[in-house]
Amino acid sequence: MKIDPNSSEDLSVQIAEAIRAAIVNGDLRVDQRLPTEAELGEQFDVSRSTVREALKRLAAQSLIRTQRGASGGAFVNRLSFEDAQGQMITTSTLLLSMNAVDFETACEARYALERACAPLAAFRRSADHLATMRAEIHRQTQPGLSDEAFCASDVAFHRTLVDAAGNPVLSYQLAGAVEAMQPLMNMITFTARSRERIVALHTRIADALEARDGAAVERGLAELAGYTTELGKSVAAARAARRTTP
Amino acid sequence: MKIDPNSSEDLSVQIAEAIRAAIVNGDLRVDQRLPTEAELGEQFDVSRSTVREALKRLAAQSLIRTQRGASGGAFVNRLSFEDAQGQMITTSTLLLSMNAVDFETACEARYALERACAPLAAFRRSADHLATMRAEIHRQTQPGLSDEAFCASDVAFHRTLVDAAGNPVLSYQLAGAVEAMQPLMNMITFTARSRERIVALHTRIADALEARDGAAVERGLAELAGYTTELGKSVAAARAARRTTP
DNA sequence: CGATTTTCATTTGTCAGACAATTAAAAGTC
DNA sequence: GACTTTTAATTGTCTGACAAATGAAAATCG
Repeated sequence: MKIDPNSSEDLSVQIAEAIRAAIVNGDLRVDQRLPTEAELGEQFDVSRSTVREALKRLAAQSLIRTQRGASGGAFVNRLSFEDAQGQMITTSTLLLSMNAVDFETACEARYALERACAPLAAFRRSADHLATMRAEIHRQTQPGLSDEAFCASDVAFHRTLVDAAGNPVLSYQLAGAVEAMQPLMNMITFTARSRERIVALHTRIADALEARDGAAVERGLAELAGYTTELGKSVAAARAARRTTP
Repeated sequence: MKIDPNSSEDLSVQIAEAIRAAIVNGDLRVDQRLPTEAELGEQFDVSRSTVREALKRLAAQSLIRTQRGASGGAFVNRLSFEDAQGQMITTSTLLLSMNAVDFETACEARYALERACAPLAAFRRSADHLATMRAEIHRQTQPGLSDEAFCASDVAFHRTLVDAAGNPVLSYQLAGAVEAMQPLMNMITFTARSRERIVALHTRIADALEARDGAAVERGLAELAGYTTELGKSVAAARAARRTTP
């Protein structure tokens, strides 16, 4: 763990990287306690504030956690799927909101991912998964349901589909894509007609899953993907028109 | 933007969250300059050090960048795919190295993702993509190639396959999965026999892509997935045996 | 006047020292 | 032995200072 005081990089960045490297290559193990801030300052020959800024950088990435008090300190964090998923969601949301990626691209990625889950889900789905999906479909047919609630149910439905695949890596990757699309998705389910169509496709997918027919699940998803993209396009077009002639 | 000095959360965390929220909901736009650290300190009624720790947290997530000097300061960052991919890779690497996810799960996710790309890649692949893949296959047949070099070429092959799908979201998601698996992948390509088999499957996949036959690409990937999982298992078993009887 | 150099004000990066808040362990008390 | 108090260790926050970078304004020169 060495740093160069004459580098163009900030000291706190260098220190954060040194500690991260130590974690990644195994010199620091999960739940192991780091030296105190004062000790780190001595080791790296910097002040405590600089060490603290480095630790905050690592904490922001869930690499460490800190605890006050005697026998407190900074500990190497075991990165959980929840943490990773949280990071994924914030990153994806920003990517979409800053227009680095458009709705069509996100939509395509989302359904490609779900499609990848289809055969696994068909094979591994439990009765529980199926029951959850049926319940969500039923909720989606309620007439008084708000757009937000419909959309939340839609997310829950798809999330269950992915969870049924039994692969947490896929689950957390999809979570980012879905969550980021949420705001725009809210806008494209506002007519009763599109809801009807979506519910019909959801039912088809659930039926296919019940029959453990992966190929049929894929076909249902493909159709849903096409429909969603279409709706997204028309909403975007309407928006653009409103902007030019307000 | 308000914070609660009596909350159990650290002040720097609260401030970081307040600023992040302002960025996400659009109050702060891309490339917009934040107030100076001193001004932020006044606004939130905290010291400059606390503000700085909050800003470091945001910088660690690439949400802001800072610049010294007159007319310097902190600016809202436009999150790029490269930044997002970098975060994805570090996160995935940690997930795997900390055993929150095992090789089999990562492997399954990886090939599911590639499989999702198959139809898109078959449709959109350019002559360039194909040429790159052929070149990598040719490199993989060189007898003197080191394991690391073979593996790097393998990664390049698959990366091209995904890039051919023309969806940057899928590309950056896969990058994390592949990169994280790299160390173990290095260990499972050490016999000439397995290389032969892998090259044969790569050729099959490239042929299918050339013929724009998405289904055939999927079949090739499925077989490769099965073979890789199998190799991974045997390597893991050999490792375990070595550990019990050293 | 135009181009170049110098000065200067602004802002972040780093440092030093202090105190508050928290917490686990040690010491004391019944 | 169970409970309470004290204590020491550690992070969280504050204050004030100086260094380093940097763009803009001022001064200088041809």
